[in-house]
Amino acid sequence: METRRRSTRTDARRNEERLLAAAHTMFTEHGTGASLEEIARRAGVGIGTLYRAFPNREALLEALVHERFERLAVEAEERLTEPEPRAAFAQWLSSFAESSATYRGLPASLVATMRDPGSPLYVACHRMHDTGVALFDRCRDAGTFRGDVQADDVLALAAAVAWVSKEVEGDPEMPERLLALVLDAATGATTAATAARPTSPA
Amino acid sequence: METRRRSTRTDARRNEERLLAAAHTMFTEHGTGASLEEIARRAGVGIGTLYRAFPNREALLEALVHERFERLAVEAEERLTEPEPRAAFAQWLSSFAESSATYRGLPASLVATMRDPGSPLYVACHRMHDTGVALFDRCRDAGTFRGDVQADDVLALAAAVAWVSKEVEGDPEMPERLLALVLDAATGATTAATAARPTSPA
DNA sequence: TGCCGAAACGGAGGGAGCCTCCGTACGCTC
DNA sequence: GAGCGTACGGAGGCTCCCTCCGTTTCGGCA
Repeated sequence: METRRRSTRTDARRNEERLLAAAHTMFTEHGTGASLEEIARRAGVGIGTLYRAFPNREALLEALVHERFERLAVEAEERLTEPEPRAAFAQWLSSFAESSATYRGLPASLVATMRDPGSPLYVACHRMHDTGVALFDRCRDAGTFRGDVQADDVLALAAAVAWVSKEVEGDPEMPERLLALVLDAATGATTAATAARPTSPA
Repeated sequence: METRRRSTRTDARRNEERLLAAAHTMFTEHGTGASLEEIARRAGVGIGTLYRAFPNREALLEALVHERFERLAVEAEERLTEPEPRAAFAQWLSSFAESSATYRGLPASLVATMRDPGSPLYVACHRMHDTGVALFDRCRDAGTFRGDVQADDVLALAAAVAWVSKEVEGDPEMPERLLALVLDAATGATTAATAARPTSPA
């Protein structure tokens, strides 16, 4: 195992870290459309430096979320062996929605990524997608889900939930509630939540 | 009834129409973020003219969709007397989602509008929202819907469906399918569609 | 330690978009 | 057909995107 080609200069590495930190802050505050010049400014770095490290906005975003989506794929694979298919899928879907809502604007990027093989996140996203679908199919095979619901539709709804939650803001429980609704729709039966408020008390 | 103050010059009116037409085309092609300068160019009008007629992008958008959302409120009110509460709500929700998806980017504007009393669409949106909720409550009172589902959650999901459909594009039936799923979730029971593909044939 | 080449830096600058301001043109009314 | 006032249009100031290239700095080697 040679450690040759370790040519990355220390200042370069330091700047990259600063850029990532600044980008995370800015994306969190202003969404994925935040000003890249402002990010460079906050990182105490010239704009040219930002563009050498990350050739475009997408690359920067990718550097920030790549690992997270890799983990999501791994999580899905692990959950494939859990005893309760529905719970396994439900929990994974919740992770998926949460990750998708990391930044305002991220759900849209993810949708675009799925259709663009040139995107740096393309592979990770598809791996995650495929394992998510496997998790879903397991539920359907077990008879937990309706037979007429498509996995992609449920994933699309989860992404949509991530979007609307981020867009509305100010209701931290909204994602859970909406996701529960989506899952109930896929199941074709109401779950625990239903008992809470009966249709009419009298 | 005096027709005084009809001072609007004919060239002004003509330009306004051209601007609206150009804006509709551009918003349709590029979403609500389309270049206003390009819109002025296509309308054969100076940028200053655009800004006098519509002080900002939101005003332009509002001029294009206002009537549509007014009609949505009226539609909801009319449907309040229909015999089948669920069908009435379902059909209205479908109209709502369709209108929300007029342009890419519109769902986000609508969500923002609901929170901004200064927005020109604020009143129309809230009227539409309130009548939509009334339509929903009628279903719940009739026992057609689960008691624990909030009207706002269902409306949020419909907006989310409009968003994801517009974002994904290339699947014209997606909105219907997702909306049907959302409605099933609210109902707490599967509908007609369920029979199509049984869980497992053997 | 000091030298030197490669690697990295940073910002000027061109292009596009947003929006304002104001000198000019033109439609309307009399 | 003259004059008033409405409406026009685009220059210009600002921000942002992204590229290009002269300058600086790191770090391996003597």
